[in-house]
Amino acid sequence: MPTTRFAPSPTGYLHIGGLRTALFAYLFARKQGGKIILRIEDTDQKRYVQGATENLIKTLSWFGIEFDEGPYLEGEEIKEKGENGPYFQSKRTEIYKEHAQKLLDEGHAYYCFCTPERLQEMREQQQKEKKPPMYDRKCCSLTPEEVKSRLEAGERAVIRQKIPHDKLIEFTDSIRDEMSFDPKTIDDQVLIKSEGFPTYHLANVVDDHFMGITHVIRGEEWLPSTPKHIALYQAFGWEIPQFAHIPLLLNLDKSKLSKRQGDVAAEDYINKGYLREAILNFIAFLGWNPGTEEEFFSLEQLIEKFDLKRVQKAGAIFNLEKLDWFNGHYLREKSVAELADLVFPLIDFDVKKDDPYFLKSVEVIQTRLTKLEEAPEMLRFFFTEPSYEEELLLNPKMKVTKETAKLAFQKSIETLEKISAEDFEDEENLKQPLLDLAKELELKNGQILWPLRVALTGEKYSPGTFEVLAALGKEKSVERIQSYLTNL
RNA sequence: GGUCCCAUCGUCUAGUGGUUAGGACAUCAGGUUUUCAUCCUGAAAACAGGGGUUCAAUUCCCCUUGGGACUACCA
Repeated sequence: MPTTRFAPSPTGYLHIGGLRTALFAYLFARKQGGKIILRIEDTDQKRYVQGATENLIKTLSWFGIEFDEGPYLEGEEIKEKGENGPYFQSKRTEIYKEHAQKLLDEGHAYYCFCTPERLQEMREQQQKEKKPPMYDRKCCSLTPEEVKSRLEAGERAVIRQKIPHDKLIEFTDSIRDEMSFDPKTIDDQVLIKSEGFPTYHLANVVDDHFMGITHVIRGEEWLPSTPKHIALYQAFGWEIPQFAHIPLLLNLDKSKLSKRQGDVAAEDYINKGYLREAILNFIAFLGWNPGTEEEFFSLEQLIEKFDLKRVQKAGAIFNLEKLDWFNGHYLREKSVAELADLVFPLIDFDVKKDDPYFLKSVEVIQTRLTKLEEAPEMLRFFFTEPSYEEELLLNPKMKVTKETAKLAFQKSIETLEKISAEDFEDEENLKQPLLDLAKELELKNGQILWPLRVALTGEKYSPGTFEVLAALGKEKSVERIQSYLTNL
């Protein structure tokens, strides 16, 4: 069965690029009828962040990315499911040590006693000589006796992989096809750190093997270390999984997407009020497309259409403009009730969730929303009285002067008063009377409608006069116009 | 510096040995009887350069250029 995995390290939040990798792996697994495993790569205790794993799980599941095996949340408690656990690398140190020993025994690895200082110096020297910085294999030639005695003396040591230099390392990447590397350019990677923890390279290969991973779908940044992993599989005599290195997400300047140049945490986008369907659709299309001109895809539809063969080779700039557009689209697809549910938690003024007036106000702003976070500001005028602003009111472009405004206010109050409160709720009943009024007064529509809109909303930009009138209702509308009139 | 990867409108991309090089976002213009937005219509906008191969290259090959990743006892 095709089995893949998402293996983040718990550094605090879910990187948006990580989310896309997870999505692609998930889509692949579901499409193939295979499995996807969540594994936590927490072998670097220096980078341990409290609550990061919980956060990772929550965020992934918010997006609807579900795992067949691995850690999950039951209430606030982290549990694990599946037969190939544990799924935290920190709980698997014995397995790694055991396998490192195997490598040692079979001559595929060696102890290294070099100090960080020596390593540093060596690299600096190599840089100076314009040589590639690589471990010089000093400790590779130590005799077993020497190793034994230094170990027994308690000297700090790491275990290094011994890359066989005699044959080319080749593999076929699902996205990039044939890849080959000259082994002499590949560094003898540290496998076990001096404190006994494995590095990514060892843990990753060992886990992928024992967890039955058939397809490794990961970011392109791993491409250069893949030959090290291949060498490890070969040293163990294990079957090599299929690799698929997906292109990077880029900053505007084409560098790897980073914190410095904007938000990189998936949570940031959730908090800004991007919808899950918009984020998913957007990131799926960064580096992949179905080959048709359709552009809106639900998670289900993505699963149906996804194919690694159609994943792009080049990196994709993470361009928010398109995300905004997707988000606007999905926002407009929501029912008013759904949208109200999403907006309600963000409201900082006094509103009742099921108040018809609130629902109405949400309906009015729906086509104007691109992100949920904008909703409270857009909604505010419905719930707080606008203040008088002469500068906004007297719009030269609309040919609104004090005189026309005064006239517009007086006469429209009269006109509106004639409409029943019930009829008032349908904007269709409002249009004709006000338009007729304009004609009667020999004013342009804008000379009536602009001042009214300003009096009603107090905003430079807002929904249309009729919409607002109907939404506010007769009483509030007339009251607001009246109050503006008294200011003139 | 070394290894590796990549290269179609500003951006995300489709595409083929012979196409008016298609779509979407963004931009601009117009329309939808007030602003903003939605919606509709239209415009502008790309095959990095140089060599080959070929009757024919955007497409295949090579080089150059440009960009990027990696180069830790991080992942």
